[in-house]
Amino acid sequence: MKKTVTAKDVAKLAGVSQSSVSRVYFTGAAVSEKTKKKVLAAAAELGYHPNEFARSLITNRTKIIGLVMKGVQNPFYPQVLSQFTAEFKKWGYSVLFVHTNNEEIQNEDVETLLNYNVAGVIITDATMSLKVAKSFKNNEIPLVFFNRKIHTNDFYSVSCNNLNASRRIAEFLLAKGGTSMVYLAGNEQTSTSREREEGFTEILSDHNISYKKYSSDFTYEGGYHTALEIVKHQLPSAFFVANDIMALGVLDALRKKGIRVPEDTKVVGFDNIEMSGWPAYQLTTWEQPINQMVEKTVNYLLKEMANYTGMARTVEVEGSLIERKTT
Amino acid sequence: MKKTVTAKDVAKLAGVSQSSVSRVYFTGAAVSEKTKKKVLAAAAELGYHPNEFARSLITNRTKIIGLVMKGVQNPFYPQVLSQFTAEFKKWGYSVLFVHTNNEEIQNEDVETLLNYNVAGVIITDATMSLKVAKSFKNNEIPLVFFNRKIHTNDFYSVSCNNLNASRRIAEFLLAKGGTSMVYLAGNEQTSTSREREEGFTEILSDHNISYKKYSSDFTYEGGYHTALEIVKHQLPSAFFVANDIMALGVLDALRKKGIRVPEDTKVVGFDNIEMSGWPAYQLTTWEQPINQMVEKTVNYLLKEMANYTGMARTVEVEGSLIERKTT
DNA sequence: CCTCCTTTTGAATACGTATGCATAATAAAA
DNA sequence: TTTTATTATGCATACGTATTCAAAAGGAGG
Repeated sequence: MKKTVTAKDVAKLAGVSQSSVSRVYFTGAAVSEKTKKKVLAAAAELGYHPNEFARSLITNRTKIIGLVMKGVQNPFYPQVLSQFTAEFKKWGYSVLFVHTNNEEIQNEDVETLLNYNVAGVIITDATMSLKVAKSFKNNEIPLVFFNRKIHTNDFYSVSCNNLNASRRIAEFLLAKGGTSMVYLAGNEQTSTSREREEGFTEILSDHNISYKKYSSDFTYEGGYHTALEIVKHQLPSAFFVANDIMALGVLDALRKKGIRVPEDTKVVGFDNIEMSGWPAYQLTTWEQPINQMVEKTVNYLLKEMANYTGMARTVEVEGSLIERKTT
Repeated sequence: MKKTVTAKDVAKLAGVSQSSVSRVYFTGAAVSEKTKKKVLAAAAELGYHPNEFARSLITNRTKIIGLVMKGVQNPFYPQVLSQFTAEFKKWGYSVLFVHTNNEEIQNEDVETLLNYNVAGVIITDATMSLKVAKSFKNNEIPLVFFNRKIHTNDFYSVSCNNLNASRRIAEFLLAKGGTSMVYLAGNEQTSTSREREEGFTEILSDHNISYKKYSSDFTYEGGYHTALEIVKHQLPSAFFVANDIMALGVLDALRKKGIRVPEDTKVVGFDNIEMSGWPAYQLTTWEQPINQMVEKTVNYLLKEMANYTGMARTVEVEGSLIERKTT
């Protein structure tokens, strides 16, 4: 019943060999204009499509990028997803989307990526055990940690310069005055959250500013409820919140409590997601230059996919402070 | 340099035939416990993973679902994406993510889906020419339009009962009183927007309520700016906005103009995205039961992938009104 | 027309796996 | 033990394509 049209069928109809059909679809192969025309006509008539699986089998390489993502609720990541997809499309690569609920990618998903022999892997919003990461290295599959780092230096990672950014945020808040500050962490296991804390506290302790840390989970709900808890005890002169979506929760909590921003306290987020610019929030935040981050990631992967070296590096892009109405 | 470990390698190390190795990884095949153990041990030692491409080549079926999506900015869709991914994972299927910028899926992307011989396709937030849709039918690839319909009845589509929902919204707003209403359309080309308009106006005209339609594009920005335009001329007693993300824009525009909601006018959205429940908005809206919609889609696809019939149907789920503070 | 060089083509093979078939091993029955 | 039924295994082949190699076709120059 299933009538899969193969190159052989096209060859027969076009009166050429299967090899010639193959050459028509393989960019860079030598075919005369005449046979090309014949083949394409026959292919169109039969509705032929070269089978990517057979191709990959013989070339031993695929055109699939595995993209691992967790926090689809944070608008930052869908944006990352669509940019990667668009960028890779230009190079003929498709994206296999892997969604993980846990912070660490599951074995099941790792199996999938290896079974599909993906050409490259991007881990955005999750982590990966060292053992698993090495299994990709063994298979010479290039791997990038996007917006996360891993404990060793053996892997390529691309992220914002969180340390520098959080230092500048601290300095910015100091200049606005105030004596007590709060850092609202995301998931404390993540490098992202820890680095942002580190830069922030470094500057504060230089200036003897009282500072307290609270922990949450990078979600709106988390930001909202933690902020309610915080203001029960004290109202700091400013909040630095580990990402925007939490910061929006903080703003809503403050509003609910009748606390005015920026008069009574100030709030700074991180990411510059679209919503932080909405009139209802007008959040001061740090812009992560997604374009640059995506570009660096794609360039590295393309290079490694063409010629695997396993080169490791920690790439950081700078970004900039977006000053709005919450400071 | 690339050392791809094959079933043959494992067979040699384990002292069995390649067939036996294959049978270990093929669920349902008969292998003795003894050889299974030997094979798994050898596989672990060598780091073997069955090549999904070779598998697909011989079985003539893949475990890949093509998911086509456009509006990644609307939080409704990332949620849909992650639910589909999670659900299909349970059945061993992976998701190939296809992002399109245009309302209609591009030929390039169609080629990709056909080249990968995907087991099934879901079109969420985009459309597809009849010709292209038929080419999937020719290849016996089941296809679902999710939250969109197509002009003919030859395809399976799953969506919310927009007609009924918008009728009930109209009735709800009528009951709240008011004499003039506005429908703020999304992209007017979409069945979604048109149906929501149809049900809404049907009830209004039954009650001789003055009504005006404005058009936008399903985005926050669109909702914001269109609302500013609207209130320049008149302030309707209520807005029915074709989706939540636009409705949030409308609310922010009204707030900017100092128009109180629900006192001066009322606003109803559609989707019940997470943000519509946030304190800053508290938007009354229609909940689309994503769970049900995903479930119906997955069930249909699984059935068709096991045994293709090409059955067409238009499935609609009901959903319910979520009453919050904007009405 | 012939020679020499370049380009195009076809035949054959390989990629890594699943599967029909025949055979070997095991278990059950007698 | 022998016979029969059942299960497990290996051999060989096929899936649809890219690619090597040799042969054919085409072009340039005389």
